[in-house]
Amino acid sequence: MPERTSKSSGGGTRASKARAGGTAASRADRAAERRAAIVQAAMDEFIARGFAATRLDDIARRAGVAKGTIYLHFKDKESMFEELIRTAILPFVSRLAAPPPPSGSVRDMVEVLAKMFLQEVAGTRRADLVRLIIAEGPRFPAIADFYYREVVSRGLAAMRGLIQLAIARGEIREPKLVQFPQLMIAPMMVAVIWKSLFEHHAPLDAEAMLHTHLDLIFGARRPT
Amino acid sequence: MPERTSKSSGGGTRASKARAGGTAASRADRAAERRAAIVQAAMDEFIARGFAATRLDDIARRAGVAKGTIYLHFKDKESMFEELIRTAILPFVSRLAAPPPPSGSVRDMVEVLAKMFLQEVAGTRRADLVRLIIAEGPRFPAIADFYYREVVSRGLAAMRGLIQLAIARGEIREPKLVQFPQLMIAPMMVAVIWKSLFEHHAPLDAEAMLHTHLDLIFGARRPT
Amino acid sequence: MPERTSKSSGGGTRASKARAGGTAASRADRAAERRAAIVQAAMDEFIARGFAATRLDDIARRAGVAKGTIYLHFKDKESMFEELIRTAILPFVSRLAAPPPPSGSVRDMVEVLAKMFLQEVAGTRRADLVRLIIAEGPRFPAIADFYYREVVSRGLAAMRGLIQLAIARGEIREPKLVQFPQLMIAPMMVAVIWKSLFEHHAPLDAEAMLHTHLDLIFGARRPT
Amino acid sequence: MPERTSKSSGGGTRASKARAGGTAASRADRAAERRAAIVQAAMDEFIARGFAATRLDDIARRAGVAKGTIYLHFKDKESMFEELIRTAILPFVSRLAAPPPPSGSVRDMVEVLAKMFLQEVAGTRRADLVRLIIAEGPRFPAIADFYYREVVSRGLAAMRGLIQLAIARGEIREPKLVQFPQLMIAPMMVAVIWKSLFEHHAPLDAEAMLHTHLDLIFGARRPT
DNA sequence: AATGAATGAGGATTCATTCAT
DNA sequence: AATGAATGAATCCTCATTCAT
Repeated sequence: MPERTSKSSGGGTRASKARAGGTAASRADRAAERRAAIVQAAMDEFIARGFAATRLDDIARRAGVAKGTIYLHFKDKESMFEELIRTAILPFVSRLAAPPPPSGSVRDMVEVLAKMFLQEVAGTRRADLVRLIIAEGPRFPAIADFYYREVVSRGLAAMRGLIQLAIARGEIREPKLVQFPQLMIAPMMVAVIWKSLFEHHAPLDAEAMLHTHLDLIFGARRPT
Repeated sequence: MPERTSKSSGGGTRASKARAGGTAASRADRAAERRAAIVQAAMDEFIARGFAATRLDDIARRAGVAKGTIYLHFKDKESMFEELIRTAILPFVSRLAAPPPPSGSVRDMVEVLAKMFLQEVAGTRRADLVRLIIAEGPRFPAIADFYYREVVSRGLAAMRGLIQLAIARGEIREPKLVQFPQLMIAPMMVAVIWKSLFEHHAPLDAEAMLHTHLDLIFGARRPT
Repeated sequence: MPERTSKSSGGGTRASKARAGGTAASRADRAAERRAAIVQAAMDEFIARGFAATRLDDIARRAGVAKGTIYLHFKDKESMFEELIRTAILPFVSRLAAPPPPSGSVRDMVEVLAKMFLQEVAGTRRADLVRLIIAEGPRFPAIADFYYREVVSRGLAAMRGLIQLAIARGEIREPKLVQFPQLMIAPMMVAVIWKSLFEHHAPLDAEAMLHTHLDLIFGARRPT
Repeated sequence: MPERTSKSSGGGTRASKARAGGTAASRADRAAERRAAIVQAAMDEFIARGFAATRLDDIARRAGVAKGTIYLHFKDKESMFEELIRTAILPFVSRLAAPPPPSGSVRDMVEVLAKMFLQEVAGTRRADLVRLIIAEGPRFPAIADFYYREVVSRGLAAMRGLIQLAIARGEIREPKLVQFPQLMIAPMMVAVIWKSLFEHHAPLDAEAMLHTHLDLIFGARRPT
């Protein structure tokens, strides 16, 4: 949360000079709160309207700050957007970097991961974040690059590792799958997009779909 | 083809009177050409910048017409956008309605369809059209609705039919697949998005991925 | 009706050359009809919206001609407006120039005139014409000038003549009235404006008001 | 007085907090000044050109503010116009509501009122305001309504009261005048319109006309 | 640090006028 | 003579950004 990015460096120092003791740090704290509120509001607005159609006015109002305040934290609309997306993506990066869940079968490991993804992304505001990245990617190469580097490539690499393991263990028979870890993830992408666009046309049981998908890859479970 | 939609009414009638022979129809023809130029230019700009960031000025310049001319063909930016998307989607609708290719195995039929899709969508400007729909869908429910109704639901229905046939013939073993025709299509979606966003990071051999995917579903071909 | 003003001079000549005999003059006739239609339509629109807010498109549509046709008859919007107003005012000019109704008492003469005015102006579209002149006068000095010269000054002169006659005959006692013929006309102006603006708030019996007004000037009639 | 109407909300609150002493209120004051400048400039432009032909650009330039500033005070051109007219009319409303001048004869009372009106309206910019209302009334029913309700109906009611009093006192003999208080006011209307349109054709001595008019109604003064 | 009034470039839309047919 | 598609200047309005307080 702290990663103060754009401007706003020495502020705290000066504040501490001015006050000396007591309710110290409250200035900096309040600034951090404000920043968080802006980030939150901006994310909501960007998701709801896209980059170009989002008005800083609306962000400010939603965040409960004045328009000018935004410029104390971000250089301009564009860099706010880029920074925002990055900030929102980061939690996932750390999740991906986390130690793999030491489950029994690879299928179980994949299933746990995928369910977590579905629960925490599909059907939540984060699904729209993915949509936002897809939507604005071409106009914000920096974001597409970041997303590819930090999320996609890592995610696929991790998935490829699991596939290799599964093949080694005999859980997966199709060896070519190693070259296309995207196949493992494809249904999740579809689920995310579906929830964003078509859920009210026809609800999708993403988890059931996931199971079917895993059955295709790992072979159907034998109901002992 | 000109499906004159918004404004610009009469003209045609009178023009047809005027014709009768020779290089006739030139008036109406040129109008149709201009319209086509606008449509083309608008599609390019919308794909490149999204709805909100696209300037009618740029569309006009690119189409080689004056700004006002656009308004002879479209009511406003918004309806131009919606109409454009619809127009661009229509060819697919007719394709989907076309008689299914009477191939031997279902797998072959699916493979032919999928390759056609990859060739004509993934890697072409049409991939960006799909991206555009994903991007602007929530802000243009009419478009999302249209797309769902005309393309998604029909495509899935067709796919479901093929799956049922394949199951009946024993080509597919997993019966639950009938409930999730999306699984059949998921890799294509991923390919389309990938080409739009990440192709220059890491090229994707969509056809090879497709084969692998089909092997998972239909079982790997036995190299006799 | 013929007073072809702006352009369109030799048209008839050329037409007669082209045809020779038969349904001759039909071209010119049709042109005259069109012109009349345009004049009529333009007057309606100008009255309804004022000069600036009136669109030539609407005039053309209402007149049933193409927009370009208007320019065959008028140089531009402005001169069309000026010419129109003039044309519409002319009938009044001739009326004012007409021999005064040879009635018995001056009061009767004034009353006849005033009633005619009320019937033919107040409560009709012509009332709005007066309003239009009041409204656009300052921006079209040519029109204000014309109106003053042709209608106001003449009307006041005529009225002054009647007042003098009435004073000479002893029908009117107040000699200063000669200097303010406007006083004779004032209630009519008020009636015209009232009908245009406030009639639906509170209907005004203009004729009864007129009688009261004349009673003030000529003395109440003795109901013998 | 600033009756902040359309947009521009909060600000004031915070400003008052900030003040406390000295050259305080400067922020809010300057805003009020700007608003006044805009109102003044807008009134001038609207009077000079009418609603449709007035450009916000010109208003801004004349007021010495940027175009956007106008929109901090008014929602759009139309509501600016309506609000402006209302604001300009209000002083009259309060005047009309003021206690009637307790003069001797009713004639004197009417004369005082009428002279005041002539001095403060006819011949001033306010005459053009009346003209503007006549001109734009039909296109701005809200304005016509307001004007009728606040000015016309009240003014006529007041006049009717005076007429009744005069009749009771025997100053006026014509009893029907009670039904047409408009007759009392008609010359003033004519004077106002005359000043706007024809003053440079033929100057009008409105006061002398008024006297003549009052002589007609109250009977000529006997030059003792 | 925070505010929000002010700015003015920018963009959608309209409409008088032209001109090839 | 008549048409109406095409033009593009003109105009309203928005909104990112600045800056005095």
